[in-house]
Amino acid sequence: MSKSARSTRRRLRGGVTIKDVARQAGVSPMTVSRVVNGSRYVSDATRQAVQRAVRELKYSPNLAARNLASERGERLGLLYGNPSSAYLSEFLVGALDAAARHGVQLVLEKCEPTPGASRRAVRRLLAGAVVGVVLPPPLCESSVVRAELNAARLPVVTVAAGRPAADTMGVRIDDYTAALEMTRYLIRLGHRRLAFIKGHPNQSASEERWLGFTAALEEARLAGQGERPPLMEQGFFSFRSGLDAARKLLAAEPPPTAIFASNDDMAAAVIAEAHRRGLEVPRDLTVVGFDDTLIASTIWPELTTIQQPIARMAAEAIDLLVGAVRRMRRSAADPAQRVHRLIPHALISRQSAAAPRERG
Amino acid sequence: MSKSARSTRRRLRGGVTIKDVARQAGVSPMTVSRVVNGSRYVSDATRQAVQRAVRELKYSPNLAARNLASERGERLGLLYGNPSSAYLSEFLVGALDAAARHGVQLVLEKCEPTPGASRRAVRRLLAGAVVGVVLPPPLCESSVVRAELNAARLPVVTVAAGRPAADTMGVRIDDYTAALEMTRYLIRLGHRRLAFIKGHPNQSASEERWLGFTAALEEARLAGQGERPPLMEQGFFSFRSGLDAARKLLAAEPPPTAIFASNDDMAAAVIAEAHRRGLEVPRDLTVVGFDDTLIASTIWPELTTIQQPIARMAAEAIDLLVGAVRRMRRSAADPAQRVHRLIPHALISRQSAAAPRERG
DNA sequence: ATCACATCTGGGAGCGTTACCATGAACGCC
DNA sequence: GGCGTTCATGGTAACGCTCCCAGATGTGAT
Repeated sequence: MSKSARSTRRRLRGGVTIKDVARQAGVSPMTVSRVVNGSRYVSDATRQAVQRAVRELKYSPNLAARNLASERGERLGLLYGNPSSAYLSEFLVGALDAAARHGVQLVLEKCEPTPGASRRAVRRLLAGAVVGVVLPPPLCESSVVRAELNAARLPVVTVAAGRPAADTMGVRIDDYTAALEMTRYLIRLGHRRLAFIKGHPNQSASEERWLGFTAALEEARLAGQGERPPLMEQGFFSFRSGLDAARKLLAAEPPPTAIFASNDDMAAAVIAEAHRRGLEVPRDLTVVGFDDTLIASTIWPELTTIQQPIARMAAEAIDLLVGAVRRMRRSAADPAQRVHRLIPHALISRQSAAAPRERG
Repeated sequence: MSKSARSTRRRLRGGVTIKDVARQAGVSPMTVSRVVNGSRYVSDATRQAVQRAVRELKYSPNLAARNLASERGERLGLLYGNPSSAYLSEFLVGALDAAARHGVQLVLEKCEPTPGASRRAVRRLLAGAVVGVVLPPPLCESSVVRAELNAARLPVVTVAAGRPAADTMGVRIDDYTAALEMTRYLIRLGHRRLAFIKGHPNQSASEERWLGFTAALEEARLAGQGERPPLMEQGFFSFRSGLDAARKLLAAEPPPTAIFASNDDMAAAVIAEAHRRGLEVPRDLTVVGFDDTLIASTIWPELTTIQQPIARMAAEAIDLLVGAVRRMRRSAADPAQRVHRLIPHALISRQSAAAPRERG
């Protein structure tokens, strides 16, 4: 009686188990496991028999059981700040993909940029029993968050911080070089009077981009000729701040023929302001951005910009984190493994940049 | 020897198990499980003792074990189409949150809008052993995808389809009423000459919004007065199509004092085009959108628009799906449970709408 | 007192997989 | 020809939790 009740319970599951496959293929469950997990130490004949059985029965391994047995399936935290960041969507796609590959769970936590909120968000993650945390921008720069996480001895990966932090792992692009290349590109187009809109001052990527810009100017002997500094305005990565900066820059005499904004939102704002003043882009003004977020290809003309492979960076971050977690389990090592990965960027040429009409 | 090796393996896990808590609290593991899972049938005294032990040991249940034992932890698929949709980010946040709550895994699959690609994407999901699928727009309207999923007898939830489909569950807002309310709002502001930009013709939400718009006009006796149809242009939800539509609408004589675009991207395009013509928004032209996506609050002036609680809708979709999956396991029922949920929308008033300067 | 019933707790099996041996066969190598 | 080595496979015991029962106790109706 009790026996049959048990078997009823089992049969409720639609699932084909590893044992069913083993029986069908005439081998032991262990061998099936080896085949499924791609171990060597299985003869070709056996492997093929198992694979056929898998196909015939449409077997697919039970994730929970696998995680339990192999002590995987941990939770990783993703602490995100500014939800209006167009980063998030692509970031999540990459992160989820990598998480699924490793069989780990991803736990999101939103966090306002105040110290109190940061602390609380980290506590919530800890309560959620995460074993590692990914920090996309702008939280990757928050010393409060980082301190809190270090105190909990959790491995942390920052993404897209302009400069590597010593106490975390990191994935980023070379902001300096990217800005340098973009500026060179503008100069090669023939622009001589270039302007720059800086990004938010407390993100280190902003400074890197600015340095890349000035380096290219100096290289071309377009700056530092004694008299005046290059045309520059401080922005804060928001559309609104881009609008303000554009107004000032376009009022300069003579106005720049090209404006390099530190991100796409500000570049879009420059285009909006230019249109408002009756300027055609790129005929009368070249505008370029940085990041290649959604808005870059939404607006018209589409933005020439620097592409960060955000999804890939997110995936790499998860990879790094999983590696660190497994390593720590084996050897109780320090969470701060100074691993940093530099991901290649790309200059995406669209319609917002062209040669100036008259040499400026 | 073998014994100590085993215990070594166990101790590698940092984890506190349910047994540790049980010992500490002086009860059985079963009772701890009940407390943790919020069962009644636990006395208050016991409950508190257990809770204290949980806190002291920082116990957190092992997800994999829990999923295995309770036959949860299934994979749900999320098939997304247009990755440039600003929907995705918010959608994923809501979906992930709900997925974590139910302890299910979320598997993403991207899919181009061609029949072949759709078919392949569905196959990939099936190969990934998902037991249910969420379809955000625009895939929720794809008959190919729906047919393929129905053939696999998978429960499906569509999100934000304008009209409920008979063969799936659905979560949506009332597009018709939302458009009606927005139009009434414009009329109440004093606008008499209104124009509309339709959305993509093969999404049923587009038609619903258009119907809501015309209904409000008729209600106010601003349309159907015999002579001419209301000012309208066909758009395709893209910025570019909004630009084209705006050009035509603003060339009308007399031009409209308010333009209602079927989504935010097109509304943003209308603003861009208006600025280009030297029109101030909202002084010279009122522009409103629909969806309240990222761009609505990015641009300047910020858009008055209809807010869809996307994250909440995604979460509801996951809830529905999990419910259906569990139900099917118990009774092998039909996957097409005609459950449809209507989520409340909201009119978000920002800076892009105002009373017209002169009564139009 | 007896019985039905709800409340509370524990024992033991089982979820599906992989880790850790053990075993046997084949293959050199001195 | 014995002896290590690598390869190929299987048996068994976990992994940590929840489900299904079975008691145990209390409560009110008969």
